[in-house]
Amino acid sequence: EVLAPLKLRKRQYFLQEGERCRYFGFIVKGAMRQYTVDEKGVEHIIRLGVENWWMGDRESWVMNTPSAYNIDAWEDTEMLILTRASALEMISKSPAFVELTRRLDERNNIANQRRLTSSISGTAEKKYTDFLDCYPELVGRFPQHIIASYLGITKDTLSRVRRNLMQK
Amino acid sequence: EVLAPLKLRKRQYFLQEGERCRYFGFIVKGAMRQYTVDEKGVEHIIRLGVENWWMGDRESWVMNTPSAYNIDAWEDTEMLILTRASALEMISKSPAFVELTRRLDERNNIANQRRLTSSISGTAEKKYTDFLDCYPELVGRFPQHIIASYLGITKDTLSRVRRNLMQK
DNA sequence: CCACGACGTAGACAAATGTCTATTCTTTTT
DNA sequence: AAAAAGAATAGACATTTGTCTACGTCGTGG
Repeated sequence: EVLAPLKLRKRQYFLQEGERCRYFGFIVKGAMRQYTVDEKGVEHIIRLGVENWWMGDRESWVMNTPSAYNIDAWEDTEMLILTRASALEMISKSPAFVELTRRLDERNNIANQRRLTSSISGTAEKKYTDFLDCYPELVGRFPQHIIASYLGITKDTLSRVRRNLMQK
Repeated sequence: EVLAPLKLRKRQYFLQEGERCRYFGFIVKGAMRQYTVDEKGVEHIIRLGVENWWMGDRESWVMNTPSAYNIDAWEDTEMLILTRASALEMISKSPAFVELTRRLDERNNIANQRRLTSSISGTAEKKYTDFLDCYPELVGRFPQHIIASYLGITKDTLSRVRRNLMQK
């Protein structure tokens, strides 16, 4: 009824740039990424997700505008998806649902704040060690060039950072 | 009752690192900044605010933990402040308040997402032009070294970027 | 009015990061 | 099993950005 199951295979899109984001999806099993592609064809990962995380483009979902992002599956993934209409209906009918989403938003805000702080404050090494502290569950699920992109550095720089960390 | 007025003079703290954030404040008039200070004593601006913006450390406020941030007034500022207790009371009593905060959180999330995307995707010049597009109301309210810090670059680099932009 | 501090700019140099190519090792596909 | 693609690393080199010092302007407080 409210949540519908959806299976995606590796590399399959959940959302493509230019589409409107009609669903928010909860990852039951699998791993996903959200990213933009610049003029040169380079992907910039802005979000990664694994089990128990929600994926979707909030801006497109809320404003009903074309999305600037792509979201696809990095592993075969099982989701539960929620439409905007269902969400608004739930919001109007269920105080518990409102409370739930409020907490999710709060957590999301806090996580974004932390990431932003790390992103503007430090060196590549700092960003990587912050990432290891903060998201150990993501390490190993994605290859290094994906994580590098998530951190806003190149895979070569990440490789150097790791080499330096080894020697300590 | 719910919102209490508070006046701050330039350089006066609204929140200091280590304190718990007991209030969220709405800026009626003035300009403020939120920042960390690293081991070397360098300030890293993570948020700026002017009229009609809310200021506070969400993580400390929600979790009731010591804050990692400082918030102070950059101009003489008038605020309306809200305690966590009042907010929770309002949340339990007023659906309209819940709806209001939900929308604020949504917008906040969207803004953070955009800033993050800009922060990891581009050069110093791109970050600055994105900033000009996105927050024209902040330009002129803060000196360049503050804006540079907000963008995660040095004042020298920002000065170079501006010089290059002039010549086009 | 003067002195001082804050601010912006500039240039020289250093350090960090990006770019590119090559190599090796997996993993996947056929 | 062979071939192809993906992933990680390395080194050489280019570019960007940071660091430091100096200088000029401006506004503010004494």
